Amino acid sequence: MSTRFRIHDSAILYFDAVRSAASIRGAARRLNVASSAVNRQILNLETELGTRLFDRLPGGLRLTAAGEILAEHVTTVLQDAERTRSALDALAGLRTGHIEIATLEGLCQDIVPSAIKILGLQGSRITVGVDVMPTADIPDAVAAGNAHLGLAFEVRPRADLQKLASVRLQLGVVVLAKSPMARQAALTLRDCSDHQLILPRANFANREQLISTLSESDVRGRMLVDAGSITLMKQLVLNGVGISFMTRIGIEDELKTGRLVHIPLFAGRKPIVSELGLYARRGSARPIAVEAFANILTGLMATSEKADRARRNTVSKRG
Amino acid sequence: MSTRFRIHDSAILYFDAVRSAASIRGAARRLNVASSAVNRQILNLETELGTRLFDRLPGGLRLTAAGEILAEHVTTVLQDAERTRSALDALAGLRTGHIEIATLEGLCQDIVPSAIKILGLQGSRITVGVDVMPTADIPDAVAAGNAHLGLAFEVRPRADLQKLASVRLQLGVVVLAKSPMARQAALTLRDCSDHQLILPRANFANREQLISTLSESDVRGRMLVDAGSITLMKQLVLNGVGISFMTRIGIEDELKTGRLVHIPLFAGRKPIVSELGLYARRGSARPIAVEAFANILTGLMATSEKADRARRNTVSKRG
DNA sequence: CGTCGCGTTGCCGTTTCGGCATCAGGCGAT
DNA sequence: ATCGCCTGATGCCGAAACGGCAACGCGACG
Repeated sequence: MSTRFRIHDSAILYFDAVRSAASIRGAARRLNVASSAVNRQILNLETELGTRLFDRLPGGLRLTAAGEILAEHVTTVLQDAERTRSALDALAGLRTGHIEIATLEGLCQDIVPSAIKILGLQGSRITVGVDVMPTADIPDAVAAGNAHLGLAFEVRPRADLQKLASVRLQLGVVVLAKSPMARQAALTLRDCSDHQLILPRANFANREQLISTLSESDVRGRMLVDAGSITLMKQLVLNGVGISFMTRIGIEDELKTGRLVHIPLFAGRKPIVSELGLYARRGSARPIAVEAFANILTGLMATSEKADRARRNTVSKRG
Repeated sequence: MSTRFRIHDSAILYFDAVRSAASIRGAARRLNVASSAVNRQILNLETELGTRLFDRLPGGLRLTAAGEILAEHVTTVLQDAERTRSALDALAGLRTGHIEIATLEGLCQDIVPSAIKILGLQGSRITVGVDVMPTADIPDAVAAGNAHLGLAFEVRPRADLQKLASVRLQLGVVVLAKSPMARQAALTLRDCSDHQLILPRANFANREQLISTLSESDVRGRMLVDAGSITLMKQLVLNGVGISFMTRIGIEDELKTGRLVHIPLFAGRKPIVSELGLYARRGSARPIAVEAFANILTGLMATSEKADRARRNTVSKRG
């Protein structure tokens, strides 16, 4: 997670690098030092603490139980060091820091870039890193300290994660504007029987929500594409290949220009909603830049939800 | 706060020592190193961070605003290091650690020693330090990291403190068992007009509670001793010098043996109660030994409150 | 005015650290 | 089995950092 200030002993920096690289030589490459130096620091740590911190297995290292304990400490220390660094810079009148966020591809369409734009990087020393990964990996990335923030759908509560904000967004059917279905105000899954389905892949959170209401037999034969990308799903719909299920996240532009239509999906009388949440590591205070970015994201999420609710209301009126 | 394991750079240890000693040479003496070594580390830190951390004023050093920020980080790191240390020891099957508690003299009569006894130090490597100080200093000691736990009356809520437990205890009049007042079930301050008063000194939290219900004119002329010690107050009552006001804390033995009587004090129909709270530094996780000790204290506090309530109930029945 | 304690700085021996070359061992392809 | 390649570990040596000693400048106090 970029450069930190050198208040702390190199041993804990090396330890952290070895942990995340799962390899001494790999960590040494990333740190631009000789592997022997890294190795020695790890060995010193182990003798000082009187415990093995890593299991040496062919092809790399893996944390022992004691290593896990130390890793948590080191992560806490380094994150707090980063926060302290930006606090000191803020005292000197500078806006500095680095924000690392783990999120989904679809959120890079509108919310995340808008937030970065609002943050106003020009003239500051703030840098932003965006890591796109599958839903399931996002909580781990945040908990391990590889990202300050995680933005994802349907994250299960975890003791080591803190939910900073969340909104509930409507799942719906996405069709071409010229499609006859586009005139409907609301749909159930049964209404889609004549169409080819483009479903999110298993590593998408919304997949499970759809499957739970849709029986497997319904899907079989009619599922055309098992898409691992929101962009892919969107493009397939745009090309008339089929219809898809998603929230309005990731297709904001196409909805605005009217090329696509998002029709709320119902299971009986209840709308199917998906929870978009913003998460951080529990317990550790966040650098001011990260806090500011989180606030911006929270605001944008609320705006999205408001737009979603408005949409749902007009639907109710019509239906 | 005793020895820590040397995972971390000596610079932050030196910084912490200088901060608490408010002096470089003083810190050097405590650390058993040359003052020049300490000085150099501080200067290095300042150049690395690009800010002055201490104001050099004749007679010692004082933290600057930047120094305060770094101090908070260092305190967090060192406390978490200590917790990690004990967690690693626990993993190795050892019970180790150090518990530093800041409290009042009166609580050393029964609750604190009972808790230490229950902790069962024999056979373990756990050590306990008890620091007795005025009520007002206890929150600061905990917030600054000089003590893990603080046990005191009527602590005002602070953002950097966390209340782990609290009980409300009855304030009352303490008289000799042979005194005619001893037969009363409840008293108001007016009932005490014929007696010489032994009041807690201004640095005791309960003083303010009494003064707020007692007008200054009531006190003047009848106050005999302005006592800065619970033991002193107790002994004065035992010697027939006057009557005193306090909770049942600190005179448990004398109440049990029947030499003294504690009569609940009322302001009108409302009993006057004082809140005894157990506090820790906000945000930082506590070492397991500290956590265990805090739990024991919490239990004892609850027991005290239960006894106090029972006493109050019997009073209500009689009155 | 001298003295005392303070933080600071130059000098120097010791310790620590990092880079290089090397060794021993596991894995996979040949 | 061999060979190549990767891994972590270990001597060796120059460089950098650290700590101890002595001395300096400065302000406070008597």
